Amino acid sequence: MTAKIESFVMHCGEMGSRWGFNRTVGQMYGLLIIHEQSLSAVQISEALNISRGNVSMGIKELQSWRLVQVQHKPKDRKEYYSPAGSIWEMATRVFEERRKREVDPTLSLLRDNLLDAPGNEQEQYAQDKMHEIHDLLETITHWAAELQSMSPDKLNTLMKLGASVSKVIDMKDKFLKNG
Amino acid sequence: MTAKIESFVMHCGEMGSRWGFNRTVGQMYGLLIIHEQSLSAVQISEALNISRGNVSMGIKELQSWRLVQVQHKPKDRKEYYSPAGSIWEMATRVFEERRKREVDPTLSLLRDNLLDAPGNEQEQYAQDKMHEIHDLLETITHWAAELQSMSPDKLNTLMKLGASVSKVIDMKDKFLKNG
DNA sequence: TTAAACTTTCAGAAATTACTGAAACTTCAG
DNA sequence: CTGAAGTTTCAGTAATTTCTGAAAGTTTAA
Repeated sequence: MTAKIESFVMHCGEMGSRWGFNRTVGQMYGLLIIHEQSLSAVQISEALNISRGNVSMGIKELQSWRLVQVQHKPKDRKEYYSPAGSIWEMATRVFEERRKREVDPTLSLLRDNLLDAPGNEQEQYAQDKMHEIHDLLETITHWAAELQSMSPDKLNTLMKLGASVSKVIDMKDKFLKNG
Repeated sequence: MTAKIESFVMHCGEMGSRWGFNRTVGQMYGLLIIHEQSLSAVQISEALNISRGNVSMGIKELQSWRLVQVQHKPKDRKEYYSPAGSIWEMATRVFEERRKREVDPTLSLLRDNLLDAPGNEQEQYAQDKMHEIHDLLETITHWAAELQSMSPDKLNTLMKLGASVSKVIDMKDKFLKNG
């Protein structure tokens, strides 16, 4: 590993826990991304100086995020790993998985709590707040899904046109009035 | 604390680490959000059964996220805490702080690495990937900023009109052609 | 000044999370 | 079958993170 590549891989490790996994899982994913060829478990464990067992667990974790692919080479019984999908797909998958882990459980709890009537004033206030949070999370979730369904090209084009979302919406208003 | 309120507070605790802080900080914030009156440090420590010192550290953490406010009551030397801003502001602050912690350091590392020329083919491939990631993160960052600058009302109205982002963009195209 | 009422800090303990390495398991060619 | 070449599991250990509580620090009223 050259210094530049190593700095990237190590950075992925440090950021790992902030992105939702742990250090070695972050390193593993970083390594798979910047390495052109797919890698075997032993190669990964040697490159990162971690145990074979840890690699196995890490791969499992990355698979649960739908971020790695397994490949087989002819005449070779080993499994080779590479990132699943494009960079854009990787981003949408991380988003989606994080939504599942960070938002969905909360939405479900809020829905449950909103079902039965508040018992007193304190609970009324609490429910009002929960309602606000619930509605906001739903809105954000929907918007995220919309953006994810667009190609990065479309997003980029739009950005480069200098069209902020607000401007587009204003245009829409204009269009609806004029047309 | 009624059962309903407690379930919310405990949930915030469980989710805390997924949202970027730890259990007690999550509980503290949950408590402040659903509690109408602002609370003193001692009240928080009693409500959550945690030490006074831990409350102090937790408040500091929440302040670093710009999520709590300090108040003073007349004839009372204690500090009283309450959530800073509306639910929408709370969401944008969490987003923004997470961006600072989760994305900005990576963007900066990528920029640094992209400055000098690749030394060999392997590094060329790595740099191409880094470039892709860099551009994507920038696009996402910009979009997030755009959405954050909108009021939740505006977002909601748009959602309820059934206008998906794609549709809006199509409208924009139409508008540009027709008008 | 003083001291009461409060807040912050931080060393060490407790709790949690991650990692290792050896054993168990799986697969497949011969 | 057998055993070689691989993968997975998991108990125990290591590392990290969080929490406590006592001591130090701050503020203010008198």
